[in-house]
Amino acid sequence: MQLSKSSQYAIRILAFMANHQEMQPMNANKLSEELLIPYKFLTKIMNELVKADLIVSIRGREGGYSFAKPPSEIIIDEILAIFHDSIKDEQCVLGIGFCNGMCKCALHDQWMEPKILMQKMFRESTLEKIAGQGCKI
Amino acid sequence: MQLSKSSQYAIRILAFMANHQEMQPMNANKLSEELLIPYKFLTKIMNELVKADLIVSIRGREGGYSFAKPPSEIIIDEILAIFHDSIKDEQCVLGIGFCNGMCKCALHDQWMEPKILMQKMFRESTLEKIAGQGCKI
DNA sequence: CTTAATTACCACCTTTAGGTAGAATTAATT
DNA sequence: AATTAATTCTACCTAAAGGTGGTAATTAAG
Ligand code: SF4
Ligand code: SF4
Repeated sequence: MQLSKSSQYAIRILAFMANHQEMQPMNANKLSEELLIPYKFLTKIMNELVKADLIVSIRGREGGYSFAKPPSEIIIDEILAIFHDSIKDEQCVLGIGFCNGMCKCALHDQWMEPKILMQKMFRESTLEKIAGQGCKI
Repeated sequence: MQLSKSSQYAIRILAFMANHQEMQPMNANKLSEELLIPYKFLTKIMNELVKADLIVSIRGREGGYSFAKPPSEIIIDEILAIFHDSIKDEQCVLGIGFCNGMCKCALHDQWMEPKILMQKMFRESTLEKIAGQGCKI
């Protein structure tokens, strides 16, 4: 019942970068040390963010990563989607999906509420908002 | 962002059994066929439920599984705990846990609400309530 | 031109979740 | 006592998540 490490790390990385835009491009070593994320795993994740066009990378000396678009335009759910982690509408707490509307289990209605709140949280939060509070996470 | 298969299956199995208490003891073959859960995996799960004292098993011919206590006394969270799936108070959407209260990320407050709803759902639903609606899940 | 600093790529390793196989054990029926 | 229908136990297999290693490619600085 939690996000994958890749998603968690990606959000933290991007939030940190958003909080330190003056340091762009920011290199993998710095990110790895600051956020205590294994270097090799981090570069793998960064590479996926580059392929997904959230980040642009500059190779070679003085290189690193910068945003491909302003953090205010990056939605958390966009990040989760890259790692196949966003919450589908039909996602059910028992792994079944759409039961017949006439015949729902007692968890159905109770599950809707938190599910919608989480979807809302992921779909309506931008990186800028998250980063805003300025704390290293 | 979902329960493990073991937890999902366990809830469905127990709910089905609660809906058919007149058929106790109920054997693994029946459960496997009705709920479309792989037989061998199901027996493994049942065995864990037995060890956790939710279910008692009767071996040999005419054997099967029955409740060790009435479904009205079995809490969903109890089931999740067996499979290390219940939601801890300190569980954080970014996998960090308790950040300093002074310095929380912008997801913190948004996460609290769905988390508490899910904890409530799992901690306050009994099997009897879930089973009540009588639909096979 | 050389070197150092950087990301990209490919292949692998480790752990965990999910699932399977088969023999051992148990108890009612015949 | 043998048969049969059931659970239990031990061990294994497979796929996915999480993580690591080595090297090629790229670029700025000296
Ligand atoms: S009724 Fe229950 S099992 Fe069916 S989709 Fe809703 S939550 Fe899932
Ligand atoms: S502040 Fe953010 S990172 Fe820290 S515990 Fe709360 S949700 Fe997790």
